[in-house]
Amino acid sequence: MKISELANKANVSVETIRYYQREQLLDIPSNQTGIRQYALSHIEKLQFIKNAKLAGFSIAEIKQLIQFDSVKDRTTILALSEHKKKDLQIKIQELKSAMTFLQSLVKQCKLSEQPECPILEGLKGDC
Amino acid sequence: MKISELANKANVSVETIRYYQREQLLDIPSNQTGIRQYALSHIEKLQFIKNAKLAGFSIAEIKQLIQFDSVKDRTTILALSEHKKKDLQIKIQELKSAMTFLQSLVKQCKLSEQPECPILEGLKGDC
DNA sequence: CTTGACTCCGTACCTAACTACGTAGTTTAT
DNA sequence: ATAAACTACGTAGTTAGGTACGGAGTCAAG
Repeated sequence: MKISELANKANVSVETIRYYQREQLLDIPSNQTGIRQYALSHIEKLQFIKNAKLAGFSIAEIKQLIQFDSVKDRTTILALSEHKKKDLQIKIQELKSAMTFLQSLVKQCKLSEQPECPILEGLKGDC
Repeated sequence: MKISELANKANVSVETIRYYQREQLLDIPSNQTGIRQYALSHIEKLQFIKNAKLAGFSIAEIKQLIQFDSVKDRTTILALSEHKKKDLQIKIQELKSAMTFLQSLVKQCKLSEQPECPILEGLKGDC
């Protein structure tokens, strides 16, 4: 399988594959002829990367996950995952706060009869 | 007020102030002497920027907000805010999905008696 | 046997929101 | 009056996760 076929099957771009190779998330097969050949295992690894991204892991963290041993490093992996959960929780909370704040401004804007925009005015003072 | 005093009072760095000036979020006072003098209005503008950031607006959007007229542009400002609310909602949903996915993996990991880490294994297949 | 499509590789570019650096000028304290 | 501290300004670097480009090599079809 050549790189473009791998890209198609894994539904990522060729450039993304090359980026993952540079970041050492994906091994580079040796090339006898000048054109590198890819195997099923590469599709699987790309699927792993996509899933890990969906779970919120960064490229650097995925690189770690790949290097871990599924049996020996269970506690480490669990700890990393719990930590990532906390990060996600914090980010969700931050966004929710932004939402609440913005929502209150929008609500004021819809109710207010004054000529000045309550959103703009509401952003002026101390919050 | 010199720039470092403004920075202290607004609780941002001097470099950040200069960045906002470059991005035209903050006007640059004319300098008679070579050293620019800042006024209370600059503290207020920085407060506005900080509040708008808290509400989820980007620097580019804040630049727009600043240029709007509080009376004439009410509908535009409201529309922009509603759109931003949707963006926030989408991001929150994405992060919540990541959380849910990760939580299910963590849970499996805690319950499982197998030697292989269910988190790592769970990231392998199709999701 | 040459054209076109693909591949390899290194390097540069992209966005966002800063942050840091270097040089030159200015102000303040001693 | 001179050194330390501060200011102005332009430019470059940072992080994350890619995306794009350009030149050289390779391969299959006609």
